[in-house]
Amino acid sequence: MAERRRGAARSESARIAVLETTAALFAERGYDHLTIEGIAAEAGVAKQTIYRWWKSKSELVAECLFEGRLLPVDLVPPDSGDIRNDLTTWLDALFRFTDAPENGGLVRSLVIVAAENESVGRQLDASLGVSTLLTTRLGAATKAGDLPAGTPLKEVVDTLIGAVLVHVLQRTPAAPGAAKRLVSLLLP
Amino acid sequence: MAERRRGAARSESARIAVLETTAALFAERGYDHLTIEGIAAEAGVAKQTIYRWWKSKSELVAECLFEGRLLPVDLVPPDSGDIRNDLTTWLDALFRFTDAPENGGLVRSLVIVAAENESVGRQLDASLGVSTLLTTRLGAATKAGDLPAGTPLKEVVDTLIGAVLVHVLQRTPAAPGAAKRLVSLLLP
Amino acid sequence: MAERRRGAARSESARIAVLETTAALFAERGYDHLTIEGIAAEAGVAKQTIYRWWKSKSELVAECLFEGRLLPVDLVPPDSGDIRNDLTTWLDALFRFTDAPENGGLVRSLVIVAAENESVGRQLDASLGVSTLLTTRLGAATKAGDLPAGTPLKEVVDTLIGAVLVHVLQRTPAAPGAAKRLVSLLLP
Amino acid sequence: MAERRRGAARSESARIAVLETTAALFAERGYDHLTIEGIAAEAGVAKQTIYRWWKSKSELVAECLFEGRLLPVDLVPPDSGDIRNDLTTWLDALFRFTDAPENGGLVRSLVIVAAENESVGRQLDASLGVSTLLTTRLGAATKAGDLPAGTPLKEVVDTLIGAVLVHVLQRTPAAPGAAKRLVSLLLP
DNA sequence: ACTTAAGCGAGACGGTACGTCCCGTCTTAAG
DNA sequence: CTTAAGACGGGACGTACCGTCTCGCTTAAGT
Repeated sequence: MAERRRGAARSESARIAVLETTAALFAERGYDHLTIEGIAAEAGVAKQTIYRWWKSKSELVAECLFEGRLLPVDLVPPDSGDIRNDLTTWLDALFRFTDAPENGGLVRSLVIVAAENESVGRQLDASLGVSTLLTTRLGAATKAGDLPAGTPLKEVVDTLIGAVLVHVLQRTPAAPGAAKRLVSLLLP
Repeated sequence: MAERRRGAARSESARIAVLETTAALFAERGYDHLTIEGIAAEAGVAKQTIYRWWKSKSELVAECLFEGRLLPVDLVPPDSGDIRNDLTTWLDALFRFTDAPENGGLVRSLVIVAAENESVGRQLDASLGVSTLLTTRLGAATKAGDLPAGTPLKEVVDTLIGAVLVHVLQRTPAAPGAAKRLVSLLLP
Repeated sequence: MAERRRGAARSESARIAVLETTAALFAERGYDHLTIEGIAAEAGVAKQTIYRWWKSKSELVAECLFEGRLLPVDLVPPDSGDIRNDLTTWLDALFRFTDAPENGGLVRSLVIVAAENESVGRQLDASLGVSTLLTTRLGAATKAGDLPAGTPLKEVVDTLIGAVLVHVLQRTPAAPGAAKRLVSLLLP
Repeated sequence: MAERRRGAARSESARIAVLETTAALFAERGYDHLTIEGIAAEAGVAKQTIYRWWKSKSELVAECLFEGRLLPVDLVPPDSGDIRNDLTTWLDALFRFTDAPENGGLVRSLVIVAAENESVGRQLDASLGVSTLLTTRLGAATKAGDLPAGTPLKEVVDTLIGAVLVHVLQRTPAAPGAAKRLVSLLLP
């Protein structure tokens, strides 16, 4: 059994307050106007409490992201049995989310975090909800004959995410039908 | 004739010194360790001279980028006559450039700038050298029958750029043959 | 005849504009919030025009002072024949002027100028209107027997000025009758 | 009992370092070449530490003055029993101090501070060492018959201080015997 | 129960950089 | 040769946060 060291245990309420405040301020002001000092003040927490448990601002945001506190939408791809349809639906939802003006800044901030924080970068796909899809559905679809053997699904998904990011960075709304067109091309 | 307003003209030497220093420090230390104060000191220029002509750090970097001072490689796609080959060559060069460890950070910094600065975001493709390709070769290739009419080449190129960005953010080197495979899929 | 050197003559209108603006801003904002740049802008004059003709801010203010543009009151002592009465009247006017809240700051600013600028310091008494009194009336009064021979009138006047300065610096209004009392003591 | 608020206590060593440095730089360079930045650097202290505890440069100097760090001489008037003698001695010391060329600038700087900072102005007399004299010796001397009842000693002292200030501002050394002459006149 | 170690809110501290103001000098075009 | 305009290198301003530290208090395990 794990030896609990002496002293007061970590305060869960402080942890929650910090993460909630971080998520709120991130959405409100963007990553680069986020300050540890501001979070501490707003969360009613001492700065030291933040520094004790998180190494950096980006790690703090990463934890928010991985706990699903940053992206308000449900980005898990559906499972209709038809993987092309599912991907299209998911990609389309992603396009529509990022094209909403109030979300563009949030996603761009997220891109900054991914660029600054390695673990956020590495888990970009998980953050956008396609991990299960990759690990569980690929085999099934291949076995069912939906996809030819050797389909680089990971590569396909990354490319779709890339398309979304480019639209976000270019501040250009996705063309109608773009989701379907892209999926059709990548999974012929 | 243009009326030159009175007073001393803008110092071109100061402008050059600032841009060169910015590019050097950007490559050396990354965007977020870049400071106006540091640039001014290193360039032998007063801070006010920077603030007089550039609104923000990102605008400064943007100007460097658009003047070709940031990306050392020659990213202009070749013109062999075969647009698929040309795209593959260009994309492969891009992959190889970003996969080099000393360049990954630079490109991630560039992504941050694109996220912070609208004009950099909007001109992502130009920055990566594919503007001409889009504006001049698309028509020619279509006329020659290389591409079916209605090929959304802009969309294709954006998707390729997106694939590069995702690899950069995920810190994953591109798989061998990825460039060729992607181009083949997107321009069947 | 004086050799006029070639080229444009000094612009009298610029000189006037500068001095008027200086006096206005000095009274309005105090000496330490006075800036050459602000004067130039407000006077519609180039900074260089100021620097060409005045060595420093304090010299500029000095010129205002010596031209009587700073102190709005008429501080010249009267000449009733009775030197004690005249001094009392003058000192009383000085006390009343400096005790007015809107003038206190102005006089304190003037003290600062006197402390910074040697020529203003040296001509403190002239600025406060007692030069003639010292140079012309002393002899007359002595001859008339109003003052005993050897009366150190310069010393007396300086002491009176000193009393005023101390009240100004202490932000204490002068006691009623202080002028008369002081003059009586110093010129028994 | 005094409620000590939480958080680290104010650092006394930082406070001392700041005041000592301020006094040193003030004496060395004068009030207007004194900069917060320079003090902070020289004292090995962060600028914010200064701004946290002092509102302005003049307040900083004021604290130095009230702690006796600015004026190196012992300006306390003696107590020989004869108040006229004591005043003369004190005034003479003051004249001699201010007439020394290395001290003139210091005292003129002090005048500037008195003009800028209300509390320094109000406590001019205390700063120059005559507070006790006023509060304790006046009554005693009056009782002993040394001074006629109703002697406005405060006014007398202010006038003496004023005489000193005028000499300082005029850059004129005091005439020999001036101290004795003035005291004799003011306290006949 | 007492000690001891850790967590916590608060906040002072040495620093770095910010963006602004103003300095005094220099450059340009007009008169 | 003066002037208005204004760019320039420089220095200081006062502010915002950084990440570390110290304080007095609370909490909980070990003795």
